[in-house]
Amino acid sequence: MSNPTSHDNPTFQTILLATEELILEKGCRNTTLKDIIERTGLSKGAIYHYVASKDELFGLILKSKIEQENEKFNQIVHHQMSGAAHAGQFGVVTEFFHSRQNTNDVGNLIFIYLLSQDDEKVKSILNSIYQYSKSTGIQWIEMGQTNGVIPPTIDAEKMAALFMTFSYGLRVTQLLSSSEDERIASSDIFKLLIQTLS
Amino acid sequence: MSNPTSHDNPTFQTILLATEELILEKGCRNTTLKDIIERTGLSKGAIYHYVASKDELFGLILKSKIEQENEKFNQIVHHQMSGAAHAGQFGVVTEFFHSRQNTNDVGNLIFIYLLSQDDEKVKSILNSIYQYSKSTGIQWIEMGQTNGVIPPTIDAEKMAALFMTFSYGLRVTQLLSSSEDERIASSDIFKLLIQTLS
DNA sequence: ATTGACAAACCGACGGTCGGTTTGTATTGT
DNA sequence: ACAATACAAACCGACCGTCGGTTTGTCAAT
Repeated sequence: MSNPTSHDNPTFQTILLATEELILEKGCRNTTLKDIIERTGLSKGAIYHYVASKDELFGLILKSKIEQENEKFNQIVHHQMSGAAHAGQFGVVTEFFHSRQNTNDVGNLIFIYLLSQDDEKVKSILNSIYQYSKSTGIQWIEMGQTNGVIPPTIDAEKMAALFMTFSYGLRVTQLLSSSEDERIASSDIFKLLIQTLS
Repeated sequence: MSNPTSHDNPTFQTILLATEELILEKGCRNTTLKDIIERTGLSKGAIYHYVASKDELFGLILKSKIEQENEKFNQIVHHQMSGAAHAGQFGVVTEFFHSRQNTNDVGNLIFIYLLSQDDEKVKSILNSIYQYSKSTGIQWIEMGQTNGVIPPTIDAEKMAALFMTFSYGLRVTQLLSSSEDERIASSDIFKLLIQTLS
């Protein structure tokens, strides 16, 4: 189907980078193959040599963005969990969502783009990402419970699902809010959630 | 631009109904003008006589769906607020989200479709819907505060924004979860949110 | 004669396909 | 040691069907 070469192929990286740039400049829907061809200097055939479809290309970028987020999160987790002082109850979770909020816009754009595909295959990919993120969330909630940071009465799975749902909601509201003020406001909202949970 | 006739024009209603059906059957992205033409038996010119663009057509359906939701919600509010017994703290809000969750799938599909447009005009419409829903939410939270159902210490605006964000997140997760079980699970998650808030 | 309500032909742009060409890289014969 | 051969990977660009949208035409009602 695709992936004929290794993923760190320089030409392929050029395509990915150009597409990511274009998405940030023009948005998902307005980024066409012609744009990508012009920016990379490659041909249509070259692009379809590395990728089976435009959707797959966008999907690959989403995947890498999600992985970047998770990596960033893991760093925060390990830093906070090993640290002596805690920012308060749910401090780790707070940091995670804060970092997620300030994440690159590409993630949000492609997230919504893929959601609109109405394609079972794409949705299953998104669903697996959701499941993975949730299972990771469960792990740190349980970690927090063993450390005494989070009350043991809380159902870790449900709480993780709650945070995931809220995280997705934040993605949407951030995409809707254009001004910087509104983004700050959405940050406040999350703080309120943390406060009421603490 | 559009709306040359009254909105209850039978031909126009036929177009709206057929489009809504198709969206439910095939999803937003796979519903083309050709499909709508074939189902209605009309021509392309006829559709563009009533509507300026495909996006406007989809947007009109979204708008009516949102209005249906709000109407349904208002009924619940007035029923609960006037009733003697309350289902508990935030009972009204709980009911609202429950009703919203069981809402027709068309709303979710078009919601995501419009989000993916990267169009400022479309986004401003969605944003105005968000603002309206939030302001309505503020009203019932304040109502609940005067009635003593909701603690007066809560910032009504932030709390309303929190619920809106969560509501949008639910839309996304429901769209991602295909099985019935997962939908029920997302309902549980909301109950957890209510519990922790109470 | 003008206008509203449609039909039908038409347009450019899009994503995707396909046959063909170039480039790189082993493998072989001498 | 060095061509010659073989073959696959990388790449090109003309071509296709379909899409959303536009323009022109028709015809009954006013």
